[in-house]
Amino acid sequence: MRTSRFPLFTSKETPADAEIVSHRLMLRAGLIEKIGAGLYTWQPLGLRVMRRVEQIVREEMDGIGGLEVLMPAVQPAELWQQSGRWSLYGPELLRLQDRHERDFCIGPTHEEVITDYLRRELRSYRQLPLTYYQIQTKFRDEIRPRFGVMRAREFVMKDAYSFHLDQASLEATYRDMHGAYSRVFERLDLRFRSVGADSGAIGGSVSEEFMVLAESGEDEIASCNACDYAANTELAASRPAVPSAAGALPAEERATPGIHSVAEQCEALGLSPEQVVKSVVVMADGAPAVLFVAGDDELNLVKAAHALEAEAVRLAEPDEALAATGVPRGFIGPKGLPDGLRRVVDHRAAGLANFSSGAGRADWHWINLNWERDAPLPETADLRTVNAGEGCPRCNEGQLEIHRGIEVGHIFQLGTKYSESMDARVLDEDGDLQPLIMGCYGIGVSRVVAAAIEQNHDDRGIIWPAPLAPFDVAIVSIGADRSPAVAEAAEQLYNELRAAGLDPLWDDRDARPGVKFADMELIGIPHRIVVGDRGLKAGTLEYRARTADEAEEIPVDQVVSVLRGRIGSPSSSSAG
RNA sequence: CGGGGUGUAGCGCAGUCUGGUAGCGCACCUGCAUGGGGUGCAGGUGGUCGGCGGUUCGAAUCCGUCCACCCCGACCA
Repeated sequence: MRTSRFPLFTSKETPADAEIVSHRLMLRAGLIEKIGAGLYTWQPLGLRVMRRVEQIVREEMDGIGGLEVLMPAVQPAELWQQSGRWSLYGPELLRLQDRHERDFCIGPTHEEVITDYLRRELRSYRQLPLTYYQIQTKFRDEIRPRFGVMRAREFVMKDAYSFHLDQASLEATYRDMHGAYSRVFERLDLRFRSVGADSGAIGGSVSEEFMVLAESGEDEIASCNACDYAANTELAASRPAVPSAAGALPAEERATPGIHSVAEQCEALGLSPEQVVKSVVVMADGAPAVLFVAGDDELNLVKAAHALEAEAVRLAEPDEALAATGVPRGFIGPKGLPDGLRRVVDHRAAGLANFSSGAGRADWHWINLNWERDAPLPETADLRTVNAGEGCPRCNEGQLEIHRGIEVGHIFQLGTKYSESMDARVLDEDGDLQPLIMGCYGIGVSRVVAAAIEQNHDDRGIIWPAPLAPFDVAIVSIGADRSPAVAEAAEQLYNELRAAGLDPLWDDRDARPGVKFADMELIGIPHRIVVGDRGLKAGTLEYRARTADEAEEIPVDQVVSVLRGRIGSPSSSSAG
């Protein structure tokens, strides 16, 4: 391709509302163009990159026997009503009506459609197992789209679904899928980890996320520095703390007018936060519950949802908390709560002795409380978010490290959630009707492009890992309009590179050299050949890798073979 | 949804407080020079000042309303 026929639409200006580097660079390099909140046009340059991601994903899906399909973006409400998600899915689900006032949604995911497909078409258990996948545009009406295509409303996703007669078959495909995902991200040259994850709104039990490691990531992952334990901090556990062995002291009630926060409580009573049990009122599927965690711990709402066996848990509003407990916020504690109010205590908070907490009436706190002696110990559960440096829950040797990551893939063992609610069943070999056992597996294709930039850039722009690059090599001709020798040499190189099976971008614009260099670096082409009079006189062309500090002179007749070697070799493709 | 902020040329912004009919940089076009790291000089093109309504002799500016976009929202439990 020649830049004279492939406008780059790059920009020197840094867009005002782009907060993270991938967003800025995608706009500046002319990969995407915003047309509304969370809505982007993929320009030709950006689409080339996304297509390369898609191709690798497609090859790996095909490689484990996946069958590509394409399902409709617009889905009838009826299917979602059958699965129960029409009412469970919140405002993220974009709903609309057609001219007949029938309800539809724009698919944020396709479990319902694929399950409907299989229940219609599947004839016999002998056809199982089956895996289908598609690469398609999804829509989720995010509360706050941000970070460009990283959290867009409309985005491209590869979603796959597998169907099985038994759990063992599901687990085999799940392992295959884990392998395929690992190969995808390895081939993309990304640093990533797979981590244990919460299943969230999709449902099911076992799930793992694939996280591209990046400081700008919206997720936190905890991983062990000694073994291979890794999990999203939404559900990561740590080695239990040793319960306090301190002898019980006499409980005392202290006046604490106007004291609300743990910090204020500690200062007023001369305590440190780990001597405090804080009491959090939450609403679990609309029903109040009180949760107790140590003063220096953070309540983890995902864990709370598991402990309370609720679909959704949120913090109670002040009026809800007051209505549920009869106690003003800040003074709630294990004593003085209404009977029948659900309560759960975190393991660590349950192990505290002589702790302080709200007195259950305004302006008073207790100190030296002990479970059982002063208040019955509620059911215990893991409710806290782990911190860096805590012991690994698996190996008893390592310590947890906390990293940030960008979720680019998520695989789930769904089980029968959709097949049972949607009545997708098949006769087994004994003639018994069995619900299909399902798995589902997603890759955020458009997000991968942004994640790759987060990991591979410098102050000049993008540095594409070779497998993602929109072009393999940039040819920069200098002064071609004044030097027939340059024009001829550039044209010849361009043709030879194409004949060699490479995809070159020839910057044949009549522009200053600096402009061309800056653009080629901004858009991140991994290799660059400069064709100029200076080198031609010496019979050489200048070669420079995007990651290299220095250029090197290569004899004209060796350039093609040198490039073929470097573009093909792993060492030249691992950028940054 | 709550709080805050911003809408002025393709992009980034000033002008708004104190009303008088719109400006700067980049980009773009033309000419000349330059020609291996975003070049220089000169001359140009381009704006319903987010929409609607109001106040006023006069509104980008004041008032009302609507819209769009951006940022922040448990850890007072």
